[in-house]
Amino acid sequence: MILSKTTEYALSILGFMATRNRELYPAEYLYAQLKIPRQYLRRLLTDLTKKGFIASTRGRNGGFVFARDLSTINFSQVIDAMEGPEAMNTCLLGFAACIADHPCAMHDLWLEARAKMVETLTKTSLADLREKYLKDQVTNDK
Amino acid sequence: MILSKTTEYALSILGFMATRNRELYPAEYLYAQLKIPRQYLRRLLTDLTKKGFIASTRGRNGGFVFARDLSTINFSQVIDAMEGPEAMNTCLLGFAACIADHPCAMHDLWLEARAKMVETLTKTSLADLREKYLKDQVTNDK
DNA sequence: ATAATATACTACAAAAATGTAGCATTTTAT
DNA sequence: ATAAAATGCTACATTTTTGTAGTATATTAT
Ligand code: SF4
Ligand code: SF4
Repeated sequence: MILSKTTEYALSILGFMATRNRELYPAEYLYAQLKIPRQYLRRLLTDLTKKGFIASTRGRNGGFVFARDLSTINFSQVIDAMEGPEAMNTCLLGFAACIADHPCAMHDLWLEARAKMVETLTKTSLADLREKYLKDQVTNDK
Repeated sequence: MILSKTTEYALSILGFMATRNRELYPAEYLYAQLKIPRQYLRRLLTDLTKKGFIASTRGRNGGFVFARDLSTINFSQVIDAMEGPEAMNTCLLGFAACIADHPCAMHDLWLEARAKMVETLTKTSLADLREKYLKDQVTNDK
């Protein structure tokens, strides 16, 4: 499963916004592009605003903009904000305490594999995403 | 999130059984040890039986035993059986198709990180778990 | 035979996650 | 001023996941 649908949506929204050239992204525009259920999308946009990834302006000509530089937002931050910081930090076997209070055979391997995943998610920023995206686009256009 | 509670339970049950020296594990015994909600645990035991990991015998002196050798059961198999084979194989951003139909910056890194995790889960069998567990136990007892 | 101790099954209940509807508020073009 | 176009908010609906209760069935010790 890895991530909840809600978190995937959040990444989807930010990932999409990061790879376009608009300044402003109204909810309705994002809905047309992403097909995330309308009202749910709106709620998520407000969430992402409260969490400081994007900023909103109301009224006519309103919409959403990134609240900070793309290079300061990485995937791990978004996941942590959506799922809580401990989501990627749980025991594989679902034990509160380890079996008989000592690490099982999986522990080191599991920690290592998970750490690698978290590292990947941490070191990739939305700026990286955008850069790679634009580069590929040029290549594809040839 | 990574895994559903149900899958964690399943791993918990099998992991526990694999590291003890009993032949037979009645549901009530597992309940006493694992504290997974009673009826839910029973349902999961029946599921795991139907999925061929364990076998049941009914009636007095009944209970559950492993249906096959511990070395033939790995974590990935259990996860696949519980969550469906595609659970660990989804797009990070939750896109059905990639943004604008071409891989994003995350793709290669994400695939690699996830592959590492899946590899770890595949190469570790319940026999490995047991072996490591018993070895540690000796060490701890000194 | 009977009682005790198991699992199997079915139907329901509660909680959490996801999705929907509608109105309130803000801003700006006209 | 007013209408249009946008976000904010609240309450509810649906679906999925997790948990519960109770009964049926099987096996065995006595
Ligand atoms: S040692 Fe095993 S049981 Fe303990 S937290 Fe790590 S994976 Fe879970
Ligand atoms: S390339 Fe990016 S959007 Fe496409 S499947 Fe991979 S992670 Fe998802």
